[in-house]
Amino acid sequence: MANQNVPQATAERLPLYYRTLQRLVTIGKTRISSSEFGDLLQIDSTTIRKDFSYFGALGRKGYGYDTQYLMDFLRKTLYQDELSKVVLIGVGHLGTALLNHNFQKNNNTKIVKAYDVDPKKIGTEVSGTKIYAMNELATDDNSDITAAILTVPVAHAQEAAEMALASGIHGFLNFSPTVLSLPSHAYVRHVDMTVELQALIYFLNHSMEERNSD
Amino acid sequence: MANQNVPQATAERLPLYYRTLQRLVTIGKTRISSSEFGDLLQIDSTTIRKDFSYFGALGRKGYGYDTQYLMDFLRKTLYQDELSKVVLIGVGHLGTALLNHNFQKNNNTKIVKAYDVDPKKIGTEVSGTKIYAMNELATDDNSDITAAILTVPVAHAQEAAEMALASGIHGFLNFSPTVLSLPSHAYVRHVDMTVELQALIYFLNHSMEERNSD
DNA sequence: TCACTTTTGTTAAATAGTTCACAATCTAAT
DNA sequence: ATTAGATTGTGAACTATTTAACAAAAGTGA
Ligand SMILES: NC(=O)c1ccc[n+]([C@@H]2O[C@H](COP(=O)([O-])OP(=O)(O)OC[C@H]3O[C@@H](n4cnc5c(N)ncnc54)[C@H](O)[C@@H]3O)[C@@H](O)[C@H]2O)c1
Ligand SMILES: NC(=O)c1ccc[n+]([C@@H]2O[C@H](COP(=O)([O-])OP(=O)(O)OC[C@H]3O[C@@H](n4cnc5c(N)ncnc54)[C@H](O)[C@@H]3O)[C@@H](O)[C@H]2O)c1
Repeated sequence: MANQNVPQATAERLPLYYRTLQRLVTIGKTRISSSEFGDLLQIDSTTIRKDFSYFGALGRKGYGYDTQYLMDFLRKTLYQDELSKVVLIGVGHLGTALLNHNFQKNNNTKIVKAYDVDPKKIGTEVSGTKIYAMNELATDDNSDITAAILTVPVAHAQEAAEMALASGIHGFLNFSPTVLSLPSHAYVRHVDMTVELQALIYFLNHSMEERNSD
Repeated sequence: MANQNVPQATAERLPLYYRTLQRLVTIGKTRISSSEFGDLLQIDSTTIRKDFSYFGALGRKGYGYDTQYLMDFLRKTLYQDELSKVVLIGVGHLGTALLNHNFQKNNNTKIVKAYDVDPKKIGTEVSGTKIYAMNELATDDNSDITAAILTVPVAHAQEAAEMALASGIHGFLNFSPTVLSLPSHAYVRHVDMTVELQALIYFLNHSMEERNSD
């Protein structure tokens, strides 16, 4: 259906477009130009027009984009029409925060169950999500699960990912500070907060030095 | 000191290199070649050599890189010699997880205080970090603080960032799902988990479709 | 209806990032 | 010492992404 030649950089901006359009529709804004949208998102308006152009002509010349139409289009493109089921592995500090955070609000995604090794946690619920024993993962059939959120200690991330993969899960959102080594049919996105913090510190110190020396 | 022409993409890989070298040094590995390092990080070895080359000749031909030397070099380059003080704003689910997570472990960064508006939280401590009232932020002098971690509800992220900026903080790690609009002397990095999750779902569904149609 | 303003969609140019290919040079082993 | 092998550092080629420029089309208001 959708064009297969959508650049990676474009695809990664679609969720941001979608979320912003949801907000615009909610506040009753029915149309927006690429330049106003760009100002809002701090993205060049040409980039926005180019991004949309990969999917055909979504706007109208002299008018701009219909927010509702564009939002509906992106909802389908991002598969937000169907509910995506995900599991969470490792119900510690971060995992608990994610379970409490309801991704379902304006995001058709549900954490349907969680896994942990801690006997004190197994069998309990966090915010309505049941916690199962990690060794059940080995025998569970999770082929209806889109992705696993990995919030286990770094030393166990690789083994946890392998178990999830064996149970039929191919997508991973990895919060552990390690590179996962998985076969090519798995797809991993890595949210690495330590890297983000260090990169922030690097750029801050560098821009300061530049300002001082100029 | 360091080359000002380091590409953004290179700079963003440095923390990953640094962390991996810490691990290698810990396990007693004294040398590594760019190709072995690349296999470990799933990065092309040429990219790694190019990255290092922006800082001069850090390796030895026919030998590779000395892990200790390279780690020390990156520690200085990433300003990890000095302790970076940060504050956290919004001690909710995610903020509490971040406070409990000790970034100091192998990361010379400390969350020195937190701010919140909830009277029940103000005055208490989480994992040794004191929580102050948000209105104190207005009068505090935070010019010795490198960055603020923003974990407030999305509706308050912009105002919280502006208050932090007024108190002397120029760096932001924003976890709220909104684009912050700040003057150009501020620097923001955005960790957007909703976007990550939707992007993951998009890429998973797309690679499946491609496999089915080929 | 007409004039003129707005704004898209797109081609082309510019910039950024990655990978190739290989000479230079160091290591290691005998 | 010599040599075979390893591995860096780097121009050049390639690929990806962003930005500029503008014709074409549609909107707006007299
Ligand atoms: N907490 C944060 O704010 C934060 C920030 C950045 C990165 N991280 C990373 O996220 C991961 C989780 O951090 P955390 O602070 O929540 O840790 P945590 O120790 O609080 O929680 C880890 C949880 O995983 C469970 N666990 C341990 N081994 C397991 C296994 N083999 N299989 C399944 N579950 C297992 C534990 O029982 C525990 O509930 C870590 O890799 C950490 O580096 C966390
Ligand atoms: N929890 C998660 O796992 C998660 C995941 C993705 C994104 N986020 C984002 O992170 C942010 C925080 O999420 P959360 O789940 O921790 O929310 P939360 O509601 O648990 O916590 C928010 C905290 O901020 C405080 N607060 C409210 N207004 C404030 C203000 N003006 N100034 C200072 N503090 C204020 C509240 O008292 C509360 O302690 C949200 O923007 C959320 O969208 C959270």
